[in-house]
Amino acid sequence: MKIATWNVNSLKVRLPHLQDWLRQHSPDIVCLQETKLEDDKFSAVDVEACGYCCAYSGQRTYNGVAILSRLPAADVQIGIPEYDDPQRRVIAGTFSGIRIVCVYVPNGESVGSQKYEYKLAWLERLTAWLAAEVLRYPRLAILGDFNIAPEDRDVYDPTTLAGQVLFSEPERAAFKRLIGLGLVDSFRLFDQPERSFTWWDYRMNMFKRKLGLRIDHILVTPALASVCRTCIIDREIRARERPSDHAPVLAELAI
DNA sequence: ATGGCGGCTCGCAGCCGA
Repeated sequence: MKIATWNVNSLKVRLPHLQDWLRQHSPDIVCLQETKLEDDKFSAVDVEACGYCCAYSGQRTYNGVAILSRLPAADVQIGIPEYDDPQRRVIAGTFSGIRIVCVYVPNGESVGSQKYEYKLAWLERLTAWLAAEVLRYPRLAILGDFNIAPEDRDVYDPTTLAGQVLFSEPERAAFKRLIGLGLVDSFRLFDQPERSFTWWDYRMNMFKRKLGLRIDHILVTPALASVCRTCIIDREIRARERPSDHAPVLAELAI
C-alpha cells in the first residue's frame, strides 16, 4: 500500500499536476492540503476519472483538506472532535483497517503573533485527540503539512533560522510531544540524502538553490513502522512549470 | 531593513502562505 501527502496550494490550479502524479505513482491513499475549495466546488469528477474516491472538507481561499483513495473511506471524521475550529484543517478515514489522518497544521506567521499562539494551541488539541486515537487504532498514520521542521538537518540553515517560525523551540517541542505518543517519522526510518526538504519558498529562487525545509511528514504507529518499506520526497513535480511550493511525500507499506 | 513569488478575492491592491 502506497500512502502519500501533498500540499497542493490550490487544487484548482494544481489539478493537472495531481492527475499526472496519480497516474505516475498510483498511490492507494493521498492526503491533500490547501485545496482552497468549498465542498460544492471540489473536483470530485476529475479525481474519480483517475480512479479515486474522495473525502474532503474545504473552504474558499484558505485551508481545505482531502483524502483520495482507491477504496472508499469508512468512518470519515472531519475536524478535531470537540474543538470548534472554523478552519478546515483535519479529515480522517479508515481504509482496509488502517486509520488515516490528514492534517494541515496552521503556519504560525511569525513567532509571538496571534497566529503563532493559535498554532501552538491547535497542536495541543491535535495531540490530545491523537493520544486517544493511537490507542483506538493500532494501525494509524498521520500525514500532512505540519509546518514544523523537527531537526537541524531538516532546514537549509539552522543558524539563520534558529528561533524563526516553522523551526522555533516551542514548535519543535510540540512536534516532539506528538512523536511522544509513540509515533515514528517514517522518513527517518531510512537513509536519506542530505538536505532533504519538502517546501521551498517561491521567492529568491529557493528551489533551484536547494534551500528548503522539511515540514511535510508521514508519522506512523509502530505497527505500521514495522511494515514500512520506503519513504521518499518526490522533488520532480516541484521542478515542473507552475508548481506547488511543496513536494509530495510518499511511503510504501508492505500491506 | 525590506521584500522577494504565487494564489486568492463581489480583484485592479492587499491579504496570506511558510
